[in-house]
Amino acid sequence: MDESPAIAAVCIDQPLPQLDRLFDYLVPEGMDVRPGCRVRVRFGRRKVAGFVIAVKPSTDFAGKLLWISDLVSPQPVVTEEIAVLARAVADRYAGTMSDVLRLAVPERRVRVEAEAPAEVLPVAAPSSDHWKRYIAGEAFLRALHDTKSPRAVWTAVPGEDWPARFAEAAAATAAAGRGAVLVVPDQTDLDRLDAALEAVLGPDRHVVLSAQAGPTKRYRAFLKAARGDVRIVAGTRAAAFAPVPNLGLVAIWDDGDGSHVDRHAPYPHAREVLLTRAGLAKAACLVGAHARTPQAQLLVETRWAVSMTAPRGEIRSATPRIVPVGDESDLERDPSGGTARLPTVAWEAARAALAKDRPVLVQVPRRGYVPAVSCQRCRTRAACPNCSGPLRLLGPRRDPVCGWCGTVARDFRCAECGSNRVRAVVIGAERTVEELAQAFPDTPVVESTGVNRLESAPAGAAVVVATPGVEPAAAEGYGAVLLLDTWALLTRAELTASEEALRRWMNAVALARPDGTAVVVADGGLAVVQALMRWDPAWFAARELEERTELGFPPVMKFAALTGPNGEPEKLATDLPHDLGAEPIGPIPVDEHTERLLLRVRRRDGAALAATLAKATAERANAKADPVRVQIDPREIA
DNA sequence: AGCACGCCGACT
DNA sequence: GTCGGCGTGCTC
Repeated sequence: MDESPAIAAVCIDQPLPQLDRLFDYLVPEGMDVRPGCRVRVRFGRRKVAGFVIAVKPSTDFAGKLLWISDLVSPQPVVTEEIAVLARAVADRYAGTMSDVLRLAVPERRVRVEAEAPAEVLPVAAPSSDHWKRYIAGEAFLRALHDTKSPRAVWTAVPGEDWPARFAEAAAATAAAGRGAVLVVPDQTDLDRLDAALEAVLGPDRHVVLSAQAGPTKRYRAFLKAARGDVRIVAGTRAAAFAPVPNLGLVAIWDDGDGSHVDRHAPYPHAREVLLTRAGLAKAACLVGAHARTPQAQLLVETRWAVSMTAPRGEIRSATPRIVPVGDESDLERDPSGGTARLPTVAWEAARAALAKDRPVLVQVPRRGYVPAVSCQRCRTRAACPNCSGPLRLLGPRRDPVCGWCGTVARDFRCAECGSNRVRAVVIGAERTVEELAQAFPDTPVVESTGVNRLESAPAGAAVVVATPGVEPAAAEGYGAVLLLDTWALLTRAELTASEEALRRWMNAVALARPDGTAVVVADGGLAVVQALMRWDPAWFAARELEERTELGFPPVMKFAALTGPNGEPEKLATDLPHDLGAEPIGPIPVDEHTERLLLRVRRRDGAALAATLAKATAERANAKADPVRVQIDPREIA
């Protein structure tokens, strides 16, 4: 009889790049160590936590193995699929597997593990009727049900009940015995998706995975997925790693939303995690949104996925009338149209909707009262006399207040011309509410911004002033949607300014009734406004992608940002192998001691760049060199 | 990260 | 003779 103990390959919970590999340990006789479970092991002098990634009969390690110190729990929490995924995501982002697993596996809650597993409930095949509006939509659902793995970039028409469509896709997948992972940007979208899943699947067929619910509920949902008690997981970005057995479908809604980027190292984007996962697990993939990102468009153009859109006629009948209005002189407009805040066309659209007892949505880019002011006379930005921060107004006839240090600038003097008067640069949601309340005295005017987000629009005639991303849905749709101060979105310096503007506008206009009106206060000659008017985000994304390709920007070119003490990022860059062809851009100073250098390579060299940077980082850490932080797909250029 | 090993200057 | 500087390398 063979008495030799089993060997466990353990991923140590340590973020150090030079320790980003598996370490073998002996499994003590009788210890119930399974792949994916949590253990504690001696590592160097200390005892550390780790995940057992594999259990095997032998080791390649020539030295003397230590025994696993403790089995934390026999409950497997890292499935083989997730282990492979975590490794792939770490490699893609030049990060460590343990960092990725920290995102993927929620904190343990002992009592939750003791709960009895539930019975897996069957899921009936859903109706695919609503998918018929889209070219190849029904075929997509049928393919899911036939356990094939179709991949689609889906452009939803305005008013589309996308949570229901996601639920149907998940149901078609689960009815065929496979699992689905659905990722949405935020809790509000998740609540909607949760309700749609409940309606389509029936109770207890899915779980919701988000940090919002708190660690106990989160771990319970996670374990239900890991144990196969449910086949369908819906959640926010970290749910992209949900351990669903026999994965058949991954789906992401509105992949352009910045919330999909994790804020912990190595900062993976949920879309990239899911695409990687779909590739590894040979699962189907659905990238859905009203708008379309250049990254999604690239999936279409490389034929990795098909473009799933509605026919023109279907789009026309679902889309409100969209009218552009040139933004001539926003703050000095003739107020005879009702309000200085609204151009006449916008005001009339609002009035017509209210007359029909329908709500009106007004999107403004900034919250607050007057979030930025400048000198009345010379228009120089008004800066805090104390810290040079931006001054803002918190209410009518109030002194300017600094947005950074809170200093009240009671005796404001322009640094350039000495004038003591200020004028608004941007008008915030709060002041917009104030002005519209005067313009529509018999109508409730409410605000939905940031933390004070409104769950749903009031029924009947009402004006809702909202900032992008927190527009409440209206039961029957808005009679009018007004997009104000669009210049504030369009003049941002970010590479993604137009794309982001279109995404925000489309998400707002999608809340309008098909017989309603949307007014965009912007130059109708701009491509981004044209894309909105024609409801053709694919056209705009293709254009955007082409432009970025010409300029050598992402996603066709791959970027990494190196941040570290002056000189070090450059040193690291020059030490890279020349055949990688990494082109340095910069460096630019971050502060007195720190600089940031961008590296650019061809897309197909992205993996090699990440691998090389990970190796270089590990070597530097070993040599105790000053740390240089590496970030793949940095936000400032993504 | 910690912590060992290791090879050269000034101290009990 | 030896205490200790921190360079180099390893951690199953």
